[in-house]
Amino acid sequence: MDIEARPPQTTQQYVLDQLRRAILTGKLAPGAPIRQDALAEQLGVSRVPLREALKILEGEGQVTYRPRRGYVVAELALEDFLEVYRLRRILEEEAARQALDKITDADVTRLEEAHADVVNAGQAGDITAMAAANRRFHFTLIDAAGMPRLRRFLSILWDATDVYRSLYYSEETNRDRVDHEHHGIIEAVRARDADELVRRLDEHRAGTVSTFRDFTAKRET
Amino acid sequence: MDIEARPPQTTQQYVLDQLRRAILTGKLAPGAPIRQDALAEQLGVSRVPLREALKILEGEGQVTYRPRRGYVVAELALEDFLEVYRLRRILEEEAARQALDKITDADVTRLEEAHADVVNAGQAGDITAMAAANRRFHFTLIDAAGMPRLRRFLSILWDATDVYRSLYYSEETNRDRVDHEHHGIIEAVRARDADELVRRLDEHRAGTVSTFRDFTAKRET
DNA sequence: ATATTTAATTTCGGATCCAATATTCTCAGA
DNA sequence: TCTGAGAATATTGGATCCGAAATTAAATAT
Repeated sequence: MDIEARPPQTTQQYVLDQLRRAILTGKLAPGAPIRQDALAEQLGVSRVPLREALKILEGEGQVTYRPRRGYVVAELALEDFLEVYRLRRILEEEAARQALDKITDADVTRLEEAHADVVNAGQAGDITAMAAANRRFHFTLIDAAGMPRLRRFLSILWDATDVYRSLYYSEETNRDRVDHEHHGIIEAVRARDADELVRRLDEHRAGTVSTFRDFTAKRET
Repeated sequence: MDIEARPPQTTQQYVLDQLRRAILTGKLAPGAPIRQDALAEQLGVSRVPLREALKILEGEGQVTYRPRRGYVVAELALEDFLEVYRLRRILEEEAARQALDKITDADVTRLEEAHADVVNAGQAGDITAMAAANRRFHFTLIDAAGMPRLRRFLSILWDATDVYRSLYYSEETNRDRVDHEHHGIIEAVRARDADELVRRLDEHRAGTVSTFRDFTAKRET
């Protein structure tokens, strides 16, 4: 687990963390305008660090910005969701292939540990912890590729759909499925079988898309 | 040519433009720390819009940031350069394939116009204008794909190596080569031949890498 | 009642100021 | 001459304040 021992070094980092959390939990809903004054006061900071944090989120596409109009929490249409997953498919394939060339036994151990955390959190019903562990799992592989820009792009893509992944995990049948699929991924990594790994990753991603369709369909009504 | 009729809507945009230009022209050299006070005064603005512009550049990887230490213009090692081109290869293939499905005759016309601008600027020896027109050429194709995140990623990757592309164009033989290769690209687009287009684009990219190697080798000494 | 103009209010963008941290410089001691 | 402690300086991060633009509300005319 990540331990947040002391408050972040700078206020902007603190604000950034809080904003991410607020977006993830829906406290800042998609489409909602961000009132800097109110939000800054609520966080107990001035608007300066808030605005710098928002600039970061803008760069990641988490919020949209129009000069003199301010920031709005980004909305994700089905089209956008599909783009994110299409790009993930392409970039994660590259990451997986590069990673297999370089991956160490220590990395594989970390992969297994992260997976164990996913399962434990899942059984405890702690969706947030499960999402965090799941991310560690996948980014252990991505990090092994040793491509910082690729890593950053994937990080942005993951962030964009964080909300819906949590939704996906909230169903128990999906949690079982994740468990099973992670096993397959670990096996493919152990065997250093790139094609198999890519296939497993594709299969693993497929589940989430239908959850998004259901969710937005429900939202429409 | 882009006409900068009136100053940008906001000061941060003005500052952002200036910073990009300064990095591109080497007035802000890689590895050089950015002194906010001095730079802000030089631009005739306060530090607030400067800092917001720097946050954007940080997100794009153009500058690096360490809390309480400030911003430094990013340096590009050979390894980084190769990563950028590897990612461009992957993402531009996707963009090209998607674009061919959707591209209109008007897009093709714009492609030809952009190419004409490249040639004209090249003959006039205006490297900056040539680089701008070249970018318009390639992003006409990328835009046709209609994938905003893909577009943004590619924009970041292009920005990261802008300097070296200008270097590449400064040699006349390279300019001729670009002319010829752009023709091939336009032909492939006209024929809606995706595989051929991807092959042409790969070939087109290949040239720049050696320029980078030469440049850094010279810099080492 | 609706549309349009005008006034009031909200909100944003930027400048200035101050505190906290990093860096540089000075000087004593080994 | 080199090293380390401490002071002086430089630089960043954040708060507050103000002007400008956008939004909302009110008032007038159609």
